[in-house]
Amino acid sequence: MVRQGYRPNGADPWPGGARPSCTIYAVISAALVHDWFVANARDLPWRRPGTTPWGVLVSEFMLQQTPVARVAPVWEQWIAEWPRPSALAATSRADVLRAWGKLGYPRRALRLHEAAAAIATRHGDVVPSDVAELEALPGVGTYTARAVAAFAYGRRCPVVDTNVRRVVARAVHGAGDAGPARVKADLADVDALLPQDDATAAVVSAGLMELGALVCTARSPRCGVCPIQAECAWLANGKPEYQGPRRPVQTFAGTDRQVRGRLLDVLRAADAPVPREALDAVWDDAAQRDRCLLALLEDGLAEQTDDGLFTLPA
DNA sequence: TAAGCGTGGTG
DNA sequence: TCACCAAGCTT
Repeated sequence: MVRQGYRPNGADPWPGGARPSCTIYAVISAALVHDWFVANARDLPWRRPGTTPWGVLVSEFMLQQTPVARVAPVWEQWIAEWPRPSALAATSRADVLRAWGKLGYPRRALRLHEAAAAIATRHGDVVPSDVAELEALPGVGTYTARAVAAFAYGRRCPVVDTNVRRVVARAVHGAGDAGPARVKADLADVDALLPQDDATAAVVSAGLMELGALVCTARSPRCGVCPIQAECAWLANGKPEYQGPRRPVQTFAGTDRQVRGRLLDVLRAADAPVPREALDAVWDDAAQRDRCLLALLEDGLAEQTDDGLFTLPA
């Protein structure tokens, strides 16, 4: 049941004249998403019964821009070794960075380490359930705070990640994909979809993400198996292609990110501080290499010993 | 607000 | 093959 001309919240989803030609908007049924999720949810480690809020928080940190398949084994190790925030907080940054391994964006590991310390000292070793308190933790932003409130504590709150933005852009707004993030409007869009009951709303939040991850995917959506295909405004509009601005794809080869990754790889693998020559070997451009090493030191991802060797931070 | 931050799988 | 993509956050 697709309604023409309906706009949730009265908000213009395409500010700045990027409006596509479609005119159909839709209301989608939370109950369909809920039931689909109950029947089709993946059996992910952090969804198992007995997972603590700390386990959920750790999973959310690791999942920030890193695929599920690479996170799963590392998450298992972390939870076995550090079952509480205080346990992680008592660990050296070097060990934390080694355990993070090659998940990428290692600054996340340092922020999780800092967040663990804050939870241990300021929250009695219990992950907060309040969104504002969660957002006050290092490395916890709009998405992660709400994900923890919903998935760890069963709260009714909108959880908006890249999957949900895509699902809403298509099913509700009839567009091919989501434009640039509009945090408040995105949260309001999803809030309008959620049922009132906390526990049910939390399942719907998980369901919207799962739908985006498994069915309403970026490249080739599987509309034929979608539980809300009959309500989808994008389908009703004839699946128009996305018209708005694309975020440019991040290059990697030759960038500082690649150099930092190589330098850090050396430090992670070494069981003792290494001389500068060991780092020089991984990149030819000396100026870029030095700039990146300095940046790693400033970011707290590396340290220099008194005798001039380099190592992961204590 | 836009750019920077790792890594590896894939269509 | 190689762009594109993957449960974002910070400055």
